[in-house]
Amino acid sequence: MSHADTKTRIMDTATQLFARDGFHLTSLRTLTEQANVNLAAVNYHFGTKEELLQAVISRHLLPLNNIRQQKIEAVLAQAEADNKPPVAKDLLHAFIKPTLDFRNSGPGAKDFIALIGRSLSEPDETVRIYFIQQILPIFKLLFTGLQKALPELPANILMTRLQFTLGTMGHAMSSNLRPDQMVPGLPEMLSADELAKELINFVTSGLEAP
Amino acid sequence: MSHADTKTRIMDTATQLFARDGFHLTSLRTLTEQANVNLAAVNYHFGTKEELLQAVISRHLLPLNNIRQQKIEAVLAQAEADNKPPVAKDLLHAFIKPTLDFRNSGPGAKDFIALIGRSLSEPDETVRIYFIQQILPIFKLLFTGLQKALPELPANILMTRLQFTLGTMGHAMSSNLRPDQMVPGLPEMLSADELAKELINFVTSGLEAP
DNA sequence: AAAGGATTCAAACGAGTGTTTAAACTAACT
DNA sequence: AGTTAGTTTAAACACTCGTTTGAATCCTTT
Repeated sequence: MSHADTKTRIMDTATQLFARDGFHLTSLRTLTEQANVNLAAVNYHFGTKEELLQAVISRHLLPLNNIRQQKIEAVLAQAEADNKPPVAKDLLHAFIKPTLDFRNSGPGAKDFIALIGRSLSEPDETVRIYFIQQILPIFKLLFTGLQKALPELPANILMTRLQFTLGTMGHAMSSNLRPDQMVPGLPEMLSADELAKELINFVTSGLEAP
Repeated sequence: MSHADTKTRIMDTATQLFARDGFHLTSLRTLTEQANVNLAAVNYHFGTKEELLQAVISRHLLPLNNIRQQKIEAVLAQAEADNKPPVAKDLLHAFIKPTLDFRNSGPGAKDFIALIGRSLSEPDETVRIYFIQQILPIFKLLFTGLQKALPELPANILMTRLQFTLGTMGHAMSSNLRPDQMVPGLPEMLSADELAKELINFVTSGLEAP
């Protein structure tokens, strides 16, 4: 087991356990045991447990945010070229779809997206602030874009609805590994593909509400 | 300080700290110190920390759910009397409004609603399952009511959108004590009163999306 | 005023936490 | 083959956690 293998195995296991049990409820002893590495390996390779979390988040969130930024800017550039305001649904699609696409790129990706979804509502500042700090530029870009798409909507109402949107996204992305929400007598939820379409529909309608 | 005073002071402080920091990140030493009671008082009056959590949730959630149930059943009964299907927005209003009304009934109530909002996305089963167990009957009632209101919507799509609705509510109710979401250059969110109207608007439009 | 049950208190218990240490091991390069 | 840098390992450290204990205190009832 080489250097990279150990680091990768730690990060993969950390993604899975942080998503399922949360950051603080995951002990380094449980984590390193499941990853088949020595207890001290986390501190050796990452410094502290918190730095491991930051590494886990950054590994996939940075490229994901780059894709989101490109897609949003593409929508805005196209609207500018057409001399028309951008369409809200296109902007939301550019913001949401890359996340759901990444989620379908593998089982580890699913864990990561669940972790990201949970980060928004994380009580501990350690997790939440680090996540918000990374997504803030994209959020601002999306906000100003939506202001052009919905110029008649007051800024603070748009802001509120955008917060609702984030809450909906976070809940949808993190609620996949919850067996306790499948209740007898109630229908199951949709598949991952249908979920993407429904999520975008839902928040678009919400944002454009009268 | 009598028996009831100690129990109440523990529950009030627990509500505040569980909402702000989460269940597991709140230590009994911090809690009892802030409540000005002895460390052993929690175990004496409630048995365990987990039973304290259940007492804190039940104290306000049971009456709140009773109100919700009455309001939803009133909407359904009125629709039946008029020989018309119920209106989705009325059902959502009956489900959401009591929560936001209770939130405005005092500072402790605000903490409690934040705790409830966070319960949905709690990683730990201890918190989440106990909360879901209490809200499930109301959820089922709301679901069957909405099926009558939106008969053309497939059951699993309605279920998905209802999950989105819960995610939006939980996020909106728990994001009030987050200073880190106020960002320079972005407008602040709405006041509590306006928030209620916007939340109902948002999820109604989302549920009725084409 | 005395008795007795309820409550509060300081102290300790055992288990679990993240982190550090120093020795053992591995692999590559001179 | 020997040296060196990088990595793994077992053990220990210092600390916090929820809970328990038994004595001290309070309050009500007789």
